[in-house]
Amino acid sequence: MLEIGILREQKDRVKEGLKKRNISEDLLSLIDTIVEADDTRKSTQTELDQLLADSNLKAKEIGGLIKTGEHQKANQLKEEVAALKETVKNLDLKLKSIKDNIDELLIQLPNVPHESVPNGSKAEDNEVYKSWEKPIPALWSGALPHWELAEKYNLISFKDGVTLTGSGFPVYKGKGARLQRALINFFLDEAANAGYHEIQPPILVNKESAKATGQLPDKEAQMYYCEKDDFYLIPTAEVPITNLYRDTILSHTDFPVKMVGYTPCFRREAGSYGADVKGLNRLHQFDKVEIVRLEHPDHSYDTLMEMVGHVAMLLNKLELPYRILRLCGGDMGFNSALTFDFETWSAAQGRWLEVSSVSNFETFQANRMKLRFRDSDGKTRLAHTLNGSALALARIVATMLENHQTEQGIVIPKALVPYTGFDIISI
RNA sequence: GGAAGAGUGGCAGAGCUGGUUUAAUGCACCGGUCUUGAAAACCGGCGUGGGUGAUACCACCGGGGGUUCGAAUCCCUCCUCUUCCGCCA
Repeated sequence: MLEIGILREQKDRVKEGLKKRNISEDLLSLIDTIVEADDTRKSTQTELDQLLADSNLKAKEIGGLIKTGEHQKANQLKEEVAALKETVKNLDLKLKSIKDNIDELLIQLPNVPHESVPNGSKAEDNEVYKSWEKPIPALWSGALPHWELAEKYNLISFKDGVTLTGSGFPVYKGKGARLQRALINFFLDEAANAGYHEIQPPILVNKESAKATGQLPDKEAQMYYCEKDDFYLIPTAEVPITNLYRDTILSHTDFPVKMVGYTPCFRREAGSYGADVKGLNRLHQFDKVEIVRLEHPDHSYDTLMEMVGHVAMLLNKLELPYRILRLCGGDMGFNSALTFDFETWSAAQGRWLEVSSVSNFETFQANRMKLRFRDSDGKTRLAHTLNGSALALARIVATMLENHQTEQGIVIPKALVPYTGFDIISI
C-alpha cells in the first residue's frame, strides 16, 4: 500500500512511475480522489476532535459540580453534553466511512516501479539483465522431457498424486524424494552460510497476515482457504516470515534482518491450463526455500543485488544454464518496485522456466503491516522489505533432470552429492 | 472440548467500590550537572497514531460493541495466555 503522504507530496512522480505499469487512466485518477478524500478526512477529524474536547471538558466540570453538591447545575450540563452525543456519533460514523473508503482506494494502487524498471506490457518486454554466456546445451538424440525422465527412473508419480488429491500434487518417490530433501537442505545450508537466520513458520495464516504482505485482496483466488477456521494456506513462505515483524518498531541498528525458511507452497492456479502445466511446470503444491530481508531504505537496493548474487551462486553450483531478467513495468507483481526473475533452460521443452523471483517492495508491504524502525535521528520510518526464492524446487528438479541427463543416467552436480548420497540416478 | 483466573506504555507493576492519576512508581534507555575519566547522586527527557508553523487538542490500557454527562475501571462478545480436567501425536 502506497503511503498517503507520498501521494500528497510527490503526486506527479507517483503518476509518472505508475504509467510504466500501463494502468488505466481511471486508476491513475484515483490518486487525486484519494488526496481529496484525505482532505475531507482531515477536516472531519478536526471537527470531531473539537467536539470531543468540548464534551470532555464539560464531563470534567460535572464531576466537580457533583462533588461540591451543585446537582442542579450538574444536571443542566448533563443535558448539554447529551445533546452533543448525537452529533459526535454521526461525525464518528462519517469519519470511519471516509477512512474505509480511502483504504479501499489506496489498496487498489500498485507499487511505483523503480526508475530502472523498463517500459513494457508483456513478458517479451522484460530486459535480459544477464544472459547465459555459454552455448545453450543441445540435447542428444533420445533425450527426454522431465516428465518422461521422472517416470523412466521412477522418481515422481503424477498418477498417484491424482489418486491421493488431484492434478498438480505429485508424489516423489525413492531417489526422487531424496533429491527433494537434498535440495531443501542444500538451499537452507547455503543461506545459513550467507548469514540468514532459519525460520520454520506455520503454513496456515490468518487474514491479517495475508493482507499485510499483499496477498489479500489482490490474490485471494490464488490461495487455498480453510473456511471453518478462516485460515489461508500460504502461497509462499514470504507471508508468514515477513509477518513476523508486523506492527513492530525496530532500531536502525537491527538491520540487516536476514531470514530464510523452507515451506511447502500452495497455489490454486485457477484458470491456467494447457501445455504449460505439464509435468512439474506448474503445481498446486511445491517446495520452496525463501529468503526475506528487512532493510534500511538507504541500503535496500544494494541488498537486492546481494540477493541476486546469492541466487546466481546457487544456480552455478547446480550447474544449470540460466538467465536473469529485469521485469518490465507491465510484468512486475503488484507489490514490487523492482523484480529480477531467474529462468533456467528447459532443454527438452526448449524454453526458459522461472525458478526464482527476487524483489524489493520498498515500503509497500511495510506500510500495510506497520513495520517501522527508529532511525539514527530518532524518527520512526517505514522499513524496506525484500524477498526472493532461493530456490523453488519443482522447476529446479525439472531442469536438473533434463540438463543433467546422459545415456548412463542423470548426473548429480558435485555440490549436491553430499546431500543426495549418490552421484547418478540410473535404472 | 470442559472449568476457573488473567491480559495496562521496552520490561516490571499500581489503578479495576467509574470523575484533580484521562495511566502512579521502579528498572532500562537518552541528554545534562558533578568528575581527570567512569560509577554513584541529582536535574530533565523518555509510547504510537492523527492534528498544528509550533503549541493546543484528539484517539489508543488484548480486538470489537454497549451502558453513562464521564470507563483502564461496569456489561456483552471474540482472541490470547496460565492452571486444572478430558483427549492425544
